[in-house]
Amino acid sequence: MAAVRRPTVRDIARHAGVSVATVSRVTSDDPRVRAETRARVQASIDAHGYTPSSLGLGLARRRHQALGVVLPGLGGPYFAELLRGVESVAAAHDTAVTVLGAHLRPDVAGAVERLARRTDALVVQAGTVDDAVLAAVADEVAVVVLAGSPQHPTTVRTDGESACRDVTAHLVDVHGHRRLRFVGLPPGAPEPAQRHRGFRRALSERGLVESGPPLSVGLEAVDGAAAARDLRASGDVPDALVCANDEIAFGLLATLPGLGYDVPHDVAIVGFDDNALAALAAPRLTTVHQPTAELGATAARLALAAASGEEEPTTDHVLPTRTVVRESCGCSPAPGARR
Amino acid sequence: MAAVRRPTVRDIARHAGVSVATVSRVTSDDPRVRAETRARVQASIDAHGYTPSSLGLGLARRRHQALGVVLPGLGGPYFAELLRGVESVAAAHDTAVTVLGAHLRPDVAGAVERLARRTDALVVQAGTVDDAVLAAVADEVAVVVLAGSPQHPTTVRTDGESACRDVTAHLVDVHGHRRLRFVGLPPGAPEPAQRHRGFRRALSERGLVESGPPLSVGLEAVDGAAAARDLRASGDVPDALVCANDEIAFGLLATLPGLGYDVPHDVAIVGFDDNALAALAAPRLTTVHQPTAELGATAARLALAAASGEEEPTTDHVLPTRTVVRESCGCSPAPGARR
DNA sequence: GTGAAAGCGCTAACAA
DNA sequence: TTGTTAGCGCTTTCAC
Repeated sequence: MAAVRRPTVRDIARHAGVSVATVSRVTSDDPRVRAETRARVQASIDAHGYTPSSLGLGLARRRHQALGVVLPGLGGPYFAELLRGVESVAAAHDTAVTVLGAHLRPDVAGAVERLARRTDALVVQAGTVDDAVLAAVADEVAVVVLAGSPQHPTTVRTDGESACRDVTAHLVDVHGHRRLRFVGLPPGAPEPAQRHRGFRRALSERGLVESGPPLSVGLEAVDGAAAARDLRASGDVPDALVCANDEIAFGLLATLPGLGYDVPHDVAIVGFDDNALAALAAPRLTTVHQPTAELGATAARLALAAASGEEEPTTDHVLPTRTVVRESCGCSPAPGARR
Repeated sequence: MAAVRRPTVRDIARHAGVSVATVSRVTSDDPRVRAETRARVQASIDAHGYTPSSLGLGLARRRHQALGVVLPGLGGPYFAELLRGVESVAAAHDTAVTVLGAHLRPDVAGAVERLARRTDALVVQAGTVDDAVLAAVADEVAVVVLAGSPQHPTTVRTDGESACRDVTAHLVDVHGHRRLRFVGLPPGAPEPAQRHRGFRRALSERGLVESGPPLSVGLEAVDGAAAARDLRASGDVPDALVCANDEIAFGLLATLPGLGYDVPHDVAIVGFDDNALAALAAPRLTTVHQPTAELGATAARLALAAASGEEEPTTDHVLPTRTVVRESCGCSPAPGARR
């Protein structure tokens, strides 16, 4: 802990025999300083190990040099990957990343408001915070909503509905499944809802309806495992299960065989996200690839741009997805696929 | 983005007909304000939607109200869980959490130094930052090292060596395995190294040696998958594999069957961490349970305490672990274990 | 090219 | 109980 007081501009100024203004010019790379003076100042800076206080600097410049990220939880491969994307662009902008796990907080609204007050921009996962709070906060900081809907000003997302429509279509058209169910639909989360819509659209386009309500409300592997048990208990296992994300699919994949159901023979399974484990599962998971880190990076980029006044018009950025066919849907291993 | 200037103490003071000091007293819950005055000030505060600037406040109080967390990457269940622990404590202290993914950064040392300058305390995963940097930074902020070794002042960890010694012993003593290998030993990471030591200790105590060098250097599921392929290629699959963490074990679990090796019949596998998927894998993973969130929470608690001057003596906090026997080691399902 | 001085928004002695 | 007044550490006009 700090025993010695950190040197300030004034210390350096005195030591170098210049004014604080000059020191400030040196630390902020202002060109109008004579090379000789600059060298002398720099020497003092080095000698004292001086670095500007972020608080003083922030106050004077009215800038926090920080980006806030609000996610439901901090767990799971999806959000980790998202955060990675955010971090990479933040690092490039010399900006700190401050995180907030919304689902861990008793008072999300308050926490977000406080976060807004110590950052220049916010990247918020849709469904974690009331839109009213978001709106209130939006005139203090730039806000970019991940997976947001049209009512949000700036959004970054993928088209989960079409993507999920496509994998579902694969299940019906290629494998001839007729009895399909959706797994994972937590209330208030827009992305699973979107995917569920795509699922139903694919079915109705083919004259089918979902053969039962969505199973399970969570988005984690344990929820998939629970869904598997419920299914067995109900005695009614459908032809195929379309999951809101890969983790749920892993839970199913890990549990169904022990319950006596072979995947994909007895029941086909598809996921969503294409996380690192998808290609490792047994059978390998057919899923929708999302550019997860890209989503985070794009959001961060937009947020930071908006924060530095590049007041761009309201925009909706849709990143591309792609169906990745492996074996959990019933397809045979592609020739050359490593196992 | 901010169109209107945010109100300041002075605005509120003027509007409420009091001095800035009184406003400050109200916002910081100072008791020496008459109830009546307080009410009037509070009314102005509410009317203007005033909230103290964190920058001004921080500068005056010389406190950031922020905690920095340095982890290798932000990915994976382990670090997510750790972060969850940190967040919960930080939230209780009304403190923001600023994260840094060390392995994503080209200039870790610089990044950590900058982070130190905008936080009151740092929780650092051992092996992510040079000890020299840590030492340099330690007289600016409180530093707590996760999984650190004795040369660090304050550390929070589990006894990975003993824990790994114990699971390894189980494999040898209960299942009679003699040819065992360790998987996952990235250079510079102290925890896997510790576990590897425990592994070797268990063996040597029983007159055995590891039947080959540690496999794979990564700590992720893909690394386990790669290790499985290497093993097959070498044609020499041992009796049992002891993994540095659960993720590696999942990679093995997912890949070995496809290669023609049954787990645990042909090869036993044990992991480390006991993450959420461990009880879901097929077969369920025998592993060492770590109180991961607790580790983060404890570290955060210590860091914050140190930051608020409770200059406690150098301490080494060791949290308990426990071997969780499931079926991947070859044991039969415990009666009553849900599958 | 350099310096003096006025803030940025807040807290904390000290006085009253 | 309340107000006055220095700062906290930095940037940034505006003179020189």
